[in-house]
Amino acid sequence: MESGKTNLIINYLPQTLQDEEFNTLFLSMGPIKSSKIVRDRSTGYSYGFGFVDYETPEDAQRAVDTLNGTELQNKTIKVAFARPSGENIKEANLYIKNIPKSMTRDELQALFTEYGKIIQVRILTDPYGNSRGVGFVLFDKKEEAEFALNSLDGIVPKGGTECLSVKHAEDNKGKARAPNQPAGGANVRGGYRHDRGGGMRGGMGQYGGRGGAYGGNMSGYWERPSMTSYGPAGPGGGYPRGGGGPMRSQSSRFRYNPMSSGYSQGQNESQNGGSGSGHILFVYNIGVDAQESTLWQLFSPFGTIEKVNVIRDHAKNQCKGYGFVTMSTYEEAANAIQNLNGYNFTGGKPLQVSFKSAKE
DNA sequence: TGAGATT
Repeated sequence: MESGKTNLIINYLPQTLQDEEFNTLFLSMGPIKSSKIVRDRSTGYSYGFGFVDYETPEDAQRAVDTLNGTELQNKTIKVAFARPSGENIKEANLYIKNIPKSMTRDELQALFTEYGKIIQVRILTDPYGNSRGVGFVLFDKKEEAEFALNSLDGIVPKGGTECLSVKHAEDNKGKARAPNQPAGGANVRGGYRHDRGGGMRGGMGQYGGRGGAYGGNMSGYWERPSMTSYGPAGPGGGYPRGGGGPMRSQSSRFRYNPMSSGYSQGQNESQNGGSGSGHILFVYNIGVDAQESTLWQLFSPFGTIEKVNVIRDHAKNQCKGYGFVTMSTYEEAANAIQNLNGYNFTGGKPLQVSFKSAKE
């Protein structure tokens, strides 16, 4: 697969993150060929990482630039280009024991670095943040890991009294299961997860271009024809109208009982923005530098985001200070209002978050 | 005995 410039690996995903949320977050950067949270086949348990393959290298790069470091629930996700897959990158992970308690992650990395390209180093800690003396070193290649194992297993590191133990990390995949997530539970909600690739990947990628619906849902992959509005690099900068109103009257009416600015749940959906069943929130005082990812970071802790929309002055190439966030359910939207309205996140004016009224 | 970086 020569998708090296478009294929991303996403690490440190929250355990409960759904495929739909995952897909929607990355779709905000542009059209994607496929996205997937890697899960145990039988239990649906998320391994905490996933892949997103964009149609263009530019969108992939932008996703790395803007979504890496995004906080989702209790995690800070990592977004990076995926290495091309192959046998040589498997079994490249080492499990280290008897690491001196005083040794830092950087020192451990320094010890291993001469044996190859290191992808990741981790020292496990107790709840107080103290080293437990065990950790992992992941190399780029199997041979490099082998070299390090043969060279370092049994040595006494500086500052230590015990022999370092270096072994191949065991693969515990398949045993894992989240405590509150029985097999077939919430992870498979919505039916977006399918095992077995279907062997049709050669047929992917013909999606009719930007601005159109992408057809062709593949087994195990996400596809969402209704989502055609992207961020700045999207088709024609396709923001719905929506400017014009709220700027003029940024007075008390937005601060005043945000739960009731002309909104009644379950009714007037068409008034409230048209498409679908989402609940649209108006978000003001997000600052001129706000990005789609800014809204994602703010709102994703409170539920499933269907869409974010930052309103920009395209002449000045900056945000007009407000945007919209569509959440899946009324409860999530209401919860976001309760938690975010009045939140001072820019250091400037506090956020004003309310249900989008008919006027806006 | 140990998290979650290769579908």
